[in-house]
Amino acid sequence: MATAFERAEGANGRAVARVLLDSALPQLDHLFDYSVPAELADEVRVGQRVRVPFRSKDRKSFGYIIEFVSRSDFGGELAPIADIVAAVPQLTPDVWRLARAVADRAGGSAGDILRLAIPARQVRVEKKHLAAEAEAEAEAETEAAAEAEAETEAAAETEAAAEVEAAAEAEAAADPGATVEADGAARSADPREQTSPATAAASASTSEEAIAAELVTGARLAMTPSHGPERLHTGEWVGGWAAQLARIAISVHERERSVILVAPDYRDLDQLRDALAALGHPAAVRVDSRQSNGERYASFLRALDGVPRIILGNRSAVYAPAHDLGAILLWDDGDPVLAEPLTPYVHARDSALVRAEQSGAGLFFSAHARSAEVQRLVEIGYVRAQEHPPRRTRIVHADASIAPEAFAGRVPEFAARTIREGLRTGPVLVQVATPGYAPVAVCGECGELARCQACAGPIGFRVVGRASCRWCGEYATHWHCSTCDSTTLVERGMGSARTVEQFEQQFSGTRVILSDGEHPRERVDARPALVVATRGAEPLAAGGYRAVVLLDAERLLSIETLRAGEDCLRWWENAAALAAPDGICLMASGGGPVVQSFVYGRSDEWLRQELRDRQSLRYPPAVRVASVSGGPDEVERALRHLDGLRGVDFLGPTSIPAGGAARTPPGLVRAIVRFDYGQGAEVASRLRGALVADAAGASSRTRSRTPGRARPEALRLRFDDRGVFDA
DNA sequence: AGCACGCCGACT
DNA sequence: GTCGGCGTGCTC
Repeated sequence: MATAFERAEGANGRAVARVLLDSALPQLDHLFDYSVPAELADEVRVGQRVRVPFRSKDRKSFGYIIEFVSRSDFGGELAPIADIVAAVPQLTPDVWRLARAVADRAGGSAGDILRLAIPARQVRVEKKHLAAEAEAEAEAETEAAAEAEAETEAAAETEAAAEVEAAAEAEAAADPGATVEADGAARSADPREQTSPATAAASASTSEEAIAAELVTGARLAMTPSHGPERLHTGEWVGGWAAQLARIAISVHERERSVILVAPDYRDLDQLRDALAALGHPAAVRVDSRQSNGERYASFLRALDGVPRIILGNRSAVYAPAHDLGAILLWDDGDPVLAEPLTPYVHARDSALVRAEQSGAGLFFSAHARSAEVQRLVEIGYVRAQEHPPRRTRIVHADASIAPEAFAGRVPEFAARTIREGLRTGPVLVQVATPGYAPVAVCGECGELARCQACAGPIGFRVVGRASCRWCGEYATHWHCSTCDSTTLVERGMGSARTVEQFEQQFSGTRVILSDGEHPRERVDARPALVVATRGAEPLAAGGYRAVVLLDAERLLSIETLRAGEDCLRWWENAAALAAPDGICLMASGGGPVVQSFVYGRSDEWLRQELRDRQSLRYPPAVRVASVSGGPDEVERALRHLDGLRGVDFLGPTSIPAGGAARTPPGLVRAIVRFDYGQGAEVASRLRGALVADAAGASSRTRSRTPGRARPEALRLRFDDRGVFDA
């Protein structure tokens, strides 16, 4: 097997290297030409990290070699590459092409994407990896030689093997940490090891093999996995979705193709890891934010080997240097954690779409609740949705307002009966809206959510008995309801900690387990217990929950975001999926179209209607959006760049309130640009042009006013931010 | 970001 | 004539 260095393209006599510099400056986001000095001519490779002179002769900047050309279009004299930082070419042509396209689409710099794609180099880790690679190669050669000369002296073989072993031992003695690392890398570097007998035996069901077969031809599919957990042959329990994705991933991998498997958080990743391991795939490469930098770089180097791999990770795994990518599998793409919080804020779903398109790899969206974005892709025929609905937990609805019953404690009596019934044989899950004790205020007369008079934020009871705004802190001393004019505030719903206390009274003698964002619990056993969890933090129960009770529906739905309905469906479906096959899911309150669609399993119809509504209102994802913010002059200049474009309109500019969590300085404005998908490239490139012009013209203006500090009125772009319409 | 270049007003 | 202010634009 050739090393990454050997596979990467060299200069081959071409005198000019084109380099992408590390820089946050938008005006530097293009390739710069450098000459290749004679002493480096044999060493340089496409994708290598290099140091080059920049700005002045003795100032150096870092960058990546993107390509070699025979001559430059640059008018001036080329400076020579100063050093090669690492011989290993870290940037593969695939990943470069992806970073460029993704950045262009989002009005950002390719360098910003590369920061997500390539972990910081660690020399120690790299040395270990290269040593292991060399050792594996030597071993392979030894074996090959031994096979070829099987007829001749048998003793020679033994001797050669002993030599290799002795060398390995000497090395391990020199660096104790190397043994584990080298062993792991060497094993997984050998493709024959990847298809272990266990893999074949426990391999995919025929439908999953059929999915894999389609994916490697570039199919794009959206599927809803069956509800319920699945027992692995190791005895461990994982969500059925995780077992299914693992089988598909393995089946793609058996076709000698790489797979990228992306999940929102580490709890999901752990389930996928367990499922892969149980199916004979412990060697999957994992990249996630919980790893140390060394671990991330080690994983990165393994992905870089010229061998098909299963790469498992969170959102940045979509940028992994996969060899011969066969499919990208995305779990629960509606989870907001898949949206990258760093500029240019690209959602993993979008990067995956671009990557699949560029590479011809398959794309697989799996989720218990489909996102509006995937729904759109299905409706335009870009993604094919599964036809047959899978097995779903039995769901019943007990709306307290339809059949009012006395609240004995935290839950209506009907729900309490369901809980007691379930507790006789196993664990019961209760999903609540918020952690801690924080209840929210509603009007005592009409039940409408109370809003702050100052900023329209929700009113809570952070200080016991004193209602104040959750956003601005203003006390609600002179509050009156905007709907019915009443002045009485009452608490509605309550957090998980408070619920636990109440349950301990209401169901005395029962084990009560709390799992919330701060103290998440991954798993609970099959013994009876009342598990109280905030949405998204529900533990997996061995064998599944006897009952899943969903509280606080009206409170979750009263979250005023564009995607409240979608989010609720996702939270509820994911919780319902944790029930045992013969368990039950109880929607304990609430009403209206979202609750109805969930209870009757018609969320696809609701989603279709939702998307139609957004189409007529020009809301995402029916159209794309970009927010343009900065000083009033800067924003106005930027919007002028969009003059004359069809299918583009904008809201605002409106002033951004100063202060807040982001400590926004006063005087800034924001406009929201809406545009059809077909105009995306043009809008992005024009707004990017405005950004470059602003940054270029700015340096002088800045210096004269506030030297050194970042210019607050600088133009800022953010594409496809679903939060822009939320309060 | 920093640094060079250049165009216009004040100087030996 | 020439020095140097700072606004403008480039950085291979």
